[in-house]
Amino acid sequence: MTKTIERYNPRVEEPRWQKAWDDNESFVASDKDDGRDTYYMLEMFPYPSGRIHMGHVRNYSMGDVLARYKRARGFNVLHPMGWDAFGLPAENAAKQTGSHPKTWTYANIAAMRAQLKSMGLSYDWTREFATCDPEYYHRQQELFLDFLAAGLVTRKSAKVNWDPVDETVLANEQVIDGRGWRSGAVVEQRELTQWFFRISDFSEELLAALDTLDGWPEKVRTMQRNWIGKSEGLRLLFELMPSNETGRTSVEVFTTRPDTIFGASFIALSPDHPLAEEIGRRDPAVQGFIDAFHRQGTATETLEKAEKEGVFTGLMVRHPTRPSETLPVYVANFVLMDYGTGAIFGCPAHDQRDLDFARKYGLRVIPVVLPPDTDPADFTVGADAYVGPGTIYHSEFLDGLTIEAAKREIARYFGARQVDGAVQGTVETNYRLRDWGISRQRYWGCPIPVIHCPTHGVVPVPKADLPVRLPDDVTFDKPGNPLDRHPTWKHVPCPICGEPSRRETDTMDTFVDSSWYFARYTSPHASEPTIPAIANTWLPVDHYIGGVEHAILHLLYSRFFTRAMHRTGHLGMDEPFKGMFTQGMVVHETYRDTAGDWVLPADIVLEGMGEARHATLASTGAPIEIGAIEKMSKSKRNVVDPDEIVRTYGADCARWFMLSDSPPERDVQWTEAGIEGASRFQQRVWRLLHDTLELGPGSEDASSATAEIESIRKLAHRTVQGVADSIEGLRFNSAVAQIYELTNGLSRFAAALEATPDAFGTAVLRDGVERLLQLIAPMMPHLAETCWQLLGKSGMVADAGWPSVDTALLVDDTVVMAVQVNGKRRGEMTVPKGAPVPEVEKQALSLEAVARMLDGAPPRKIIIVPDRIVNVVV
RNA sequence: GCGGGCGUGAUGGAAUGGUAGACAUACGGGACUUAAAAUCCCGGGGCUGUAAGCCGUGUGGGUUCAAGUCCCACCGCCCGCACCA
Repeated sequence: MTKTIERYNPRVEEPRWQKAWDDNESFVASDKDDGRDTYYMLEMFPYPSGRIHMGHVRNYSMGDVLARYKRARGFNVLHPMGWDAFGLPAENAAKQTGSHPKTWTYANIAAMRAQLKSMGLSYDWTREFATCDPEYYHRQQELFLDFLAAGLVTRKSAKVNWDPVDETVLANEQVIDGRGWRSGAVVEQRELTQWFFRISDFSEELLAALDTLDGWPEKVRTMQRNWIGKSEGLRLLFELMPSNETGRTSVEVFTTRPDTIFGASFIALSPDHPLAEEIGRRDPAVQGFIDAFHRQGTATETLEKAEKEGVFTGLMVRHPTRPSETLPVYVANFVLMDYGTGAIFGCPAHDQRDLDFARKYGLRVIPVVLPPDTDPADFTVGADAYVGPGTIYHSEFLDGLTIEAAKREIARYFGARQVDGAVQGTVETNYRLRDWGISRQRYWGCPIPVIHCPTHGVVPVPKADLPVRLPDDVTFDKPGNPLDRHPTWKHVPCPICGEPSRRETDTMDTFVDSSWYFARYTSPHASEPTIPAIANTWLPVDHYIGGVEHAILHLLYSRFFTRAMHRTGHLGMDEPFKGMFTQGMVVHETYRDTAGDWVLPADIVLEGMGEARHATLASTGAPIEIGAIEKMSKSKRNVVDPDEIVRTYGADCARWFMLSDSPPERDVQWTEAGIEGASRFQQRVWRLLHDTLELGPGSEDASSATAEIESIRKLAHRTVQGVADSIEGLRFNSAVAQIYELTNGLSRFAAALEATPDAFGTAVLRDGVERLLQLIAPMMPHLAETCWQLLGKSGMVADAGWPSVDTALLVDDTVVMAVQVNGKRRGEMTVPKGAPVPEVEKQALSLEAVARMLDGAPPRKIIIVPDRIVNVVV
């Protein structure tokens, strides 16, 4: 076709349709039961850092495809968006630029909202909120009080990382080589009284329910399983020999290998163990060891590589199964205080750490597990501990038992004995999962709604007095918590007695905010946290999409919160997310100039290919070194600004490219060629539409139908089916490929009709294009709307539903069967579908290639998979 | 160390145990054009001049009429957790 048409202009069309959807309230979810099934589509809400990045574009494009698709399939879809708006960056900005965290945050939200709107995402914006809205944190405070009343919250003393310069608690991630990440001060371990959510009460439940979450990636479930870290073992008392000055008579250890008790050769305490601290006070050598341990502190790097070291305490314990023997008690650097009891018994022969320790301090190594089919005389433990299966030996009454049987036997044995008037051994399940400490000494977070009264202790703020609002008049010029040094805010009367009291000045961890926002979306403006009747119709979220970096904490906290809200009557289910998906990152090449500084992709020019590929700085022509492909990050400057892409190519192209190139769980590399390809496709659809319009409406009279016309009809119907299957399976790249095939087919067909007009063919083309637009609509919604309108369809494609599929067109009456000889393809043949086996066999044997391979001999065997393949075995 | 995942053309990737390389990108050739862009058509895993054929999904074995796909062993890469007793 030689006529020229104007190019499709996304800059004009996209804002037009965004306004139309808005005016039409196309994506406002209905809380009324209108007979449609509900579908809750959610993407992880962003932190309002100021700009959206390509990772957001990818995440939200995927979510939008599903939301629009499900809506087309007749679901009542809830697809909300909001802002995870509390957090430290706002306070840092306040310190650096003097702008108030609130001003900074809301300005960022406004900017990012405009960016998201320019992408044409099908959000129900009427449900938008920010977690820093008093309306939101009011309800969060209500939840806190309900949790408190239900015994789900506790206040206890805990060791925390304390930055003495900034006067704040630091998360483990913020301590680098034992120093505060911002102040550089040596971090102290401080014992502080903190608020905790009792998530560890739910350890078993949270673990067990993972098995029911079959809509989650196995990887995420595994990560959560490991994080919860269940292990079953024995809590065991060792009797301290009387000659000690501590006044204690026993030491308690936890072990998962009680079957190796006869191999025990020492006891080791954590440096943080109360008994170790007690001995340290009298014994300078022990205290020196503990101090040295603390100086190494939290730097994970050094912890990993640290040699097993310890110091003898002078104490001895009685061997629990060999009463005439004693074992030395050490303080050792590899024993953790916050797991088990903070003390272990060492069995060097069957634990590598214990073995390393024993070799260093000359302790006994007594093998008690004999590997299968091994002669006891041949078995020795050298540099490697034996941790495999085997038979117990050197163990008196356990001899000959398997490990599992020995565990049961020894548990029974210790269960019947006493030390200190207590049962010596108790079967116990231990979890790594610790309670969730939520106290933060920060301003920009949700205030914890309690008051400390000298008489009544901790008093909850009465619900009528909520919300406890953050004061606006705060300063950030000094270190520490602005709430704490505010002149008046914390001075309040006790709600019970009216005496002068102190308001809690800690705020909640921002993970609390994101642990229930998905529930709040169901009634975002209700005067209670949720309206259970409504929340229960929407939840659990049908599909949740976000980054794998939240696979543990955010998802685990949300699962806990859902259970806690269930117990306190705010929700009617235990699991928040039925389907869950973690998308891959957006990566890009990195570029550096001759000085080694990172350079933005937008500032360079790329030329050549392969070996000859090189880059220069656009402004000066200076050479640029092309570096590794890495996750887009500000620090490496390998970022592409979504705004720039939307301005240049339009939102549809950005969305299309993000969906088309890689499977969604894998990383996708942003390339100029890729976005160009999307843009080319967009114009191709546009031209196809105009070619179709040019040909006119055609005729429904099928009497002139040809095989070619039929094959186009089939292609269209099959693609509808295939794209639906692909979208349901989140194989967006595969859906895109099928749409390409349909577009190619229709374009060629349009060209053929131009050359040889055919009225029925024209009608089939038009029908195919109509279907194509509906398939494209979830991905390139603006383009689809414009074309839909030009095609003369009434209403919007967003409301048009999903195209029907004539299942009769999905099956062929003939099939092409591959013919193999000895499993190698030698030819193919066309047979009627469902052709009888003898027919197929005869035809296959008559193929020239087959006859040649047979060379006159009869085939040994012929395998026929009907309508699929023939394999002749010679 | 433990756990999870991945390895397919020049590149991203496709393939319910049944024709490996769909689709796209890059590239080469052609058409159109004064020319370029855009667009359209053709080509393409390797070896062999062509054809027939042989080889080919990280490596080596195995199961099967048939293996990218299942099993075993190994190599490499990525991610997560990590002194959890």
